[in-house]
Amino acid sequence: MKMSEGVEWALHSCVNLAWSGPDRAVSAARLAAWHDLPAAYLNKQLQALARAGIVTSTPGPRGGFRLARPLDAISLMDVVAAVEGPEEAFRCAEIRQQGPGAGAPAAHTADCAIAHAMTRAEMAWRRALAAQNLDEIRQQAERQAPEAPERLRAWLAAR
Amino acid sequence: MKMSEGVEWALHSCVNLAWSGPDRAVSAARLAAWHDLPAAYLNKQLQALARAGIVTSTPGPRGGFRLARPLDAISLMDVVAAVEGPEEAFRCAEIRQQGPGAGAPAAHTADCAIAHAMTRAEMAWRRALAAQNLDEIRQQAERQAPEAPERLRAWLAAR
DNA sequence: GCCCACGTACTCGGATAAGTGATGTCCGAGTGTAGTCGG
DNA sequence: CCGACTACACTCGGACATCACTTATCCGAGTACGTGGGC
Repeated sequence: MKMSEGVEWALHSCVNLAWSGPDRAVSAARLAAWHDLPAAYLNKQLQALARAGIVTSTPGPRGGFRLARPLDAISLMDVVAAVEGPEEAFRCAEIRQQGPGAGAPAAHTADCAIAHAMTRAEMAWRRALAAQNLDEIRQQAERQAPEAPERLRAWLAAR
Repeated sequence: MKMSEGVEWALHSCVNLAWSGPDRAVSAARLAAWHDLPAAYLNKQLQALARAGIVTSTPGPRGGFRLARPLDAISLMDVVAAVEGPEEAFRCAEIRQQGPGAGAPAAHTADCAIAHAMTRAEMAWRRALAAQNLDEIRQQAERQAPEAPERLRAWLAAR
């Protein structure tokens, strides 16, 4: 079980967009170059964020992406769901209904105990993701590297 | 992000092994046939459980697998870790250290804020998995289908 | 009748192929800008 | 000099390859049982 790298890219990009400021849109190519990522593929992830309403996109020159709402209104869960899709990691295939082990049909109206337990754990994960918003991430990143926002703005302005 | 189907198979197999009783070993082929699964591939998952010390394997005729310890001493986390591997789903690639965005090396001694947040959520998931043991699963399954254990034992005895 | 050696059938275990989704790349539609031409 | 038109460059957006990992399969090493022969 491996989470897509696009999640990490998308999260960093959101913070970078916040540092860039709401006035100017930043193109996928700029965001990708900042961390030396494949631009076209990062664009794919940003499109997913746009579909989820996390960022807005504007075409044409001076276009690009910008945040659709403040960082503190974007949770980790929002970004993960946008990039990874809304499906659960564990998908019950109902194998208990297959083969000689398939019991009476009445027993299958109730949820599979295993699926229920796995879903419960996954909900804990989702709640933990939803409880953290990107502004907290930004604040911690700025404590570690206070000069980062200004460096990004200067780099963007220089091109 | 998708969890391997082997997890579901392994969990069902553990409960089935418990129902079969500790006296007799059950071969991978029998366990697979019970739910109409590919035998050789289920065998692979059972080998992973054996490496993790969850089940023991005995070769030769009348051989097979049996539980290495009681169900209430096996957590969901044990099985998931055995089948999926111990790695986290989110793996920080440290993209902040790449490209023009790479800050001063000193900033990299601290954990990436994003990785830290993602790990925190994943720990909640792992704790929720570790808090549930397979005996609880078995009890719930027996409430839904009380005849299931006896049906399995009869089916195993008939061959 | 009892014991031992042998062959057989069955098991796990790991090495070896397909299928599917993530990863990466490319080109087209659309848009804002700047330059240019005409009034 | 001012305004409108035109061409261009830059952007997103989705369609098209490539790769890794999951899924699936196969065969070999090892073991217990049953059988046959010898004592």
